[in-house]
Amino acid sequence: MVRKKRARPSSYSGSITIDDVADMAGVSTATVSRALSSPGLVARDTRERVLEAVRNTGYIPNVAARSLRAARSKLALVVFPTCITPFFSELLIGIENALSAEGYGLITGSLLERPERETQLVHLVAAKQVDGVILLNGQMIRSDTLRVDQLDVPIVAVGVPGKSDIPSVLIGEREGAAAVAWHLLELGHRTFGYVTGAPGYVDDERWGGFTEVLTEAGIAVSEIVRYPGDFTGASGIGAGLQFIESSKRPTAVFAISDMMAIGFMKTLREAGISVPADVSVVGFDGIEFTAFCEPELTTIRQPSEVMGFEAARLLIELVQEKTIPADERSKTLGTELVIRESTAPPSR
Amino acid sequence: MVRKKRARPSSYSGSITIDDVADMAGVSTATVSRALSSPGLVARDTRERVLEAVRNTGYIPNVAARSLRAARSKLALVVFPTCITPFFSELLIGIENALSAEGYGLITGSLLERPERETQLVHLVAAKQVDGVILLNGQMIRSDTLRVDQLDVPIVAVGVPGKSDIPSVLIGEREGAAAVAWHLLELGHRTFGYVTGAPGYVDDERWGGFTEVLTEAGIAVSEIVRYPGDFTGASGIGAGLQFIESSKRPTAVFAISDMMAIGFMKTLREAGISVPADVSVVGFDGIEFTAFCEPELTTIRQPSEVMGFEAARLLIELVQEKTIPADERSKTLGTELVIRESTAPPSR
DNA sequence: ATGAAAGCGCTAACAG
DNA sequence: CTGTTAGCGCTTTCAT
Repeated sequence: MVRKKRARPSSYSGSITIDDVADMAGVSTATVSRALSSPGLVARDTRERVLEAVRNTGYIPNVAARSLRAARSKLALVVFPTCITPFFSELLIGIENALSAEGYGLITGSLLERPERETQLVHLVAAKQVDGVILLNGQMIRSDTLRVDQLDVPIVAVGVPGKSDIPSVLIGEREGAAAVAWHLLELGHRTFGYVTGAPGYVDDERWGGFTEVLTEAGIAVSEIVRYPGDFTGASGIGAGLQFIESSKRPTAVFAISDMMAIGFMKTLREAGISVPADVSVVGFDGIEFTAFCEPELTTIRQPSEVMGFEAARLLIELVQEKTIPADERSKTLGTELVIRESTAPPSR
Repeated sequence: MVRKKRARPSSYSGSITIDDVADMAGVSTATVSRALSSPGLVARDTRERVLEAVRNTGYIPNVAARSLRAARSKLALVVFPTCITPFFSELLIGIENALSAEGYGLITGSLLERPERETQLVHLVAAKQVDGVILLNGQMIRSDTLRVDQLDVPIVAVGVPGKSDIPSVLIGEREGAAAVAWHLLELGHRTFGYVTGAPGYVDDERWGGFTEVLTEAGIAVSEIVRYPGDFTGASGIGAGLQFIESSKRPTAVFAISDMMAIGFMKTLREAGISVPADVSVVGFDGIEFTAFCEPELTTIRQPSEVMGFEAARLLIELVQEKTIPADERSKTLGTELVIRESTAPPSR
């Protein structure tokens, strides 16, 4: 089959290749390629002729060919946890902002409680379909034979503290949780509850920061009532139920996610227990809805969009120059205690 | 440079190609390719030998090469609206479920209020980087020279009713809004408010279904108080402010998104106006928060995850066999009126 | 049922 | 500064 020599600007349909542009501009394909990728290497007027031809033909480089040849796809994979809360949507916005500014695309993947998804996602990486990975979930993804952190692709984790040496964007988890403890202590609380997250590093850190301050204030850790949770609103409701059924009721409860705090408050409200009059509640994350619920939730705000943005920036640096000084391979951002209506001095 | 002839299973690092597998299995690359893509064309034992070699080498096909050759990427683009509400996260889950089940990956893109993003996204399509597009935003994306709906790539729109002939997954917008009207009428309401969405088809349809029923019930459309909104919680607060400041206060208000309804209720609550005692409020979408706010919101639930799933299924069919009977190119799903605490008979 | 060979569209040496 | 050339890794006729 003979390829047409002149492109038809009227249609975008794929058949316009670099050859067409080269023909029209009267240069070689190499020059076209250079004019597009490394403008500095091409003479001014040649470049303009090429650009003109690009415009006339409606040429758009074929990404597959470029990826194959250049061995990079300009695509990043973002792995979500099973449960996608609004917090992650906000992260995503920051990520996309940074990525798209540098011409990178964004493949998303979540595990969706289907184990084979893990393998699929790792294969995406192994197949060189993506240049880098942003991990939003604590549970490291792995599959039978492949582990994502063993692939030679840059990885950035977000909000997963711990001893891992993966470049990360973190927040001051301990400091945030400590601020909650101080705030509650200042209000005069002496008995505390804590709604846990699904087991993992975040929970450890927040628990650590929370208890450390309380311990210093003379509160016995064993006296803190722990309600099991998994970050979801539903688990917050469960925690609320436990609170109600138990005779041991702390006057202040710290739920380490906003959704849990909101579910918790809802259960208490229905049981006729007033927040903050009877019990103070604090969340963690700072999602939009905390300003809309009743009462408005006191919480620790994470700079979610910034976190996403920084993570993507870090990844791009990693992709481009594989050598980042060890001390710059992680960033820790601060959090902010947002005091609203759900906390008050204890009534007794 | 000489390519290594034997692959090293101990590393995933890219260099294992189809040649390595062919060598190890003692067959040609063509056979390996067939054994993997069209198993039927290869003799049983040959195939097994190939599979064995694949396992031993840890071979993973290079997607770029495959895309280039096969002229398809097994990637779909999902375009989000500027404002990502939890409703869209739910859609995304359904989409990813359907896509990943068929081995398709998922590129996401949103406009992010930056006009040049439009061009970027359209280029993604034009560059053949994706096999299909799912449009979650009403505002058709277009750029100076390219329009996404003119590219020869299958497109599916979700929740964008109207005369467009783009294959779509829709919900019964009119019926849903009509159900709201019936519900309110049945409760005895005779004065109504309506919080609009950003201008577009959804608003037209919902307004149409809502007013049609009210008109039949003898309510003059001109008597319905319209509060401008844009789907966000913030705009719901604005609507609430307008409600409060006006002397003309309907006893029932229909906000066409849950976030607006929630913001609206919050404003009233702060002004000491009780929902539903003083005014009934109904939302639309059925996001998770509606069950957590105070009072729990009466709303129209859209089957978001199913919508996403169906949209992706439709897209896959479109991608695979480009001929779908016209009457199967769109699906309309039903909605459900969820009656909760925010609606009650008017007090007067 | 299998192999040989020809590219898909692009980039990067290497010359000139 | 620009052109020639040689593939990137895979699929797919066309033979056998």
